[in-house]
Amino acid sequence: MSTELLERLRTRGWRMTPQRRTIAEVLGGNHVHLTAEEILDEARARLPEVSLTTVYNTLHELVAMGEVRELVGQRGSKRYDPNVEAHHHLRCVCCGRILDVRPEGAEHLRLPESELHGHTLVGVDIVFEGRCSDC
Amino acid sequence: MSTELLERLRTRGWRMTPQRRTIAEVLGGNHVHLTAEEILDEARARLPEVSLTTVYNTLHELVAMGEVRELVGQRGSKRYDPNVEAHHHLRCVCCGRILDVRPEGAEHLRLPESELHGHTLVGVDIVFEGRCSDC
DNA sequence: TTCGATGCAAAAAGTTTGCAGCGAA
DNA sequence: TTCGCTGCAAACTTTTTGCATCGAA
Repeated sequence: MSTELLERLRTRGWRMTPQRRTIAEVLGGNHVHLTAEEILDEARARLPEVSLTTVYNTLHELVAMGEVRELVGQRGSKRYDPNVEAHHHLRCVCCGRILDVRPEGAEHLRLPESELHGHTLVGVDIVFEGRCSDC
Repeated sequence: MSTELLERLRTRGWRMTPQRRTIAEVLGGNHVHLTAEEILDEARARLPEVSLTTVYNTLHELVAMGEVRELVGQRGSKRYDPNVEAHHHLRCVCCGRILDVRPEGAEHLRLPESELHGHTLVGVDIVFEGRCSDC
């Protein structure tokens, strides 16, 4: 089991406010893929004085820190996934629904130095594309 | 080299119109990740009577057919990538820019039957997450 | 001839921005 | 005390929808 999101953020010296803590708690306690709007709802249930702006600000920071993944959701909206380690995704090319999956052979995957183009690697997300039984 | 996009579409019995053919040609002739707007521009340069609506309609169909990949772009916009030969992506978690990369070990990757959840596999997109030198 | 594709205009959805005030460190 | 976080409202970008018409098969 990985360390709690909130704990990792404290360790990193991330500036803490009631809003940011609440948002991190919502993310950390959820293994589903939430939209910004859903995160706002959840967060407000615990702390009414949270705004959508702050949710977006916070998400952008967490994504840039590599603590949260940004996924293409069903429609235009993005979904956010805190469970960064050891799981990947299966997405229906038709309806866009996303499931978590655990592929085999992922440990052999690597990106050669020559393919890095000056980037610092933060993680990997393997996205299987399929068609669900409803589509 | 894989078969041309347009050719594959004909084989599949995809209904052909001047607009759809042009859009497919733009996609097929481009190994970059285009936004809907960019596709519209390119298509209009060849055939003025193409609308954004048709670009979206067509893209949605091609994605649902598994012929084109849908990627999260820099901002809210999505980018479209003709599903050519095995290549994958490296995305900056900070600015969202996407590069094509060729990872090693991808051939060992598989999704066990038990993880399919009734889906029919269409493809895989391996998305490496990193931070580019500008960020 | 028929049913699906097309384009327009309008609306919706989702995200970003500017700015003044507030509060964590 | 300071610098960064916050929230509101407005702007903006991107995508979707309704509907009448058109044309590929």
